[in-house]
Amino acid sequence: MLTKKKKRWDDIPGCSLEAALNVIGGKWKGVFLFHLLDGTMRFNELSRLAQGASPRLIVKQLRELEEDGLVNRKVYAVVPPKVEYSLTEEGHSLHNILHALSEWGDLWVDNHPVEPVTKP
Amino acid sequence: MLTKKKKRWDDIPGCSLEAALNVIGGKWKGVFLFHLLDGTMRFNELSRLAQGASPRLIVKQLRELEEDGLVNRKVYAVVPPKVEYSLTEEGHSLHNILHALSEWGDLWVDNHPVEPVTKP
DNA sequence: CGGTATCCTGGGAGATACTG
DNA sequence: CAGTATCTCCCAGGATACCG
Repeated sequence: MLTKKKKRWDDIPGCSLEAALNVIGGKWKGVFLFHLLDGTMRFNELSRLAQGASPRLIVKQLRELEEDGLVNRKVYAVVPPKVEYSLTEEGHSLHNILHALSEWGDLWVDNHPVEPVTKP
Repeated sequence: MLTKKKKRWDDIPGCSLEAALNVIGGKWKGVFLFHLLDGTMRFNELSRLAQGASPRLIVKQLRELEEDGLVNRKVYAVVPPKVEYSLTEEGHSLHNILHALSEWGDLWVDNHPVEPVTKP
């Protein structure tokens, strides 16, 4: 039997905001969740969203989202293999937050242009 | 003269959501921002929020928030020293998001009780 | 009081190769 | 197609000590 790993936010007792950020704050989790709002996606589609990320990381992020109850993983017993990812109801409950974050980030990026690295 | 560091989200072009998460996603940033919504706080007060964190980290998080335009740092030329942190307007624009995250996290934590580590 | 200055470590993430 | 399996590197974050 499996020995359950401690949750990643165990050491932040009582802080629900930190818990939320830990759940959605992984490198690509926000992106995945956001795009999954529009419907199910396959592994390769998600990979394309995470340009340059190795499969290892993509799998890890998806597995954590699954463990945390935000994402469903449905495996079809066909060949070639087919796996579909979709949001659980809990995942969909992030809809407003994800859109708010996206809009806020949009404004923020506009107001904070990336300055070209100044020559010494 | 200073050579500007590349922004931490330089390698995630076009993704405003990731930008947002990078800005508010530091270890204690969410907590600091959330509590600063209620008014200015001094360094020591913020330290107390981040139980167990070393000053080095607290300073770093605050400096990054400052750099990112979310937090003001006001130094009073008195003795003993007094420094007050407060939110900029941009920081306050996170009000709804921070509260939404906090509430969502609250629910999530309720639905995902930390299971005691199962004995092998 | 509000920080610096050092030193150090864990694990998050990258790169590459292989497989059912 | 949808992943494992290794190996490695880097740096966010921790620990401790000291300072104006």
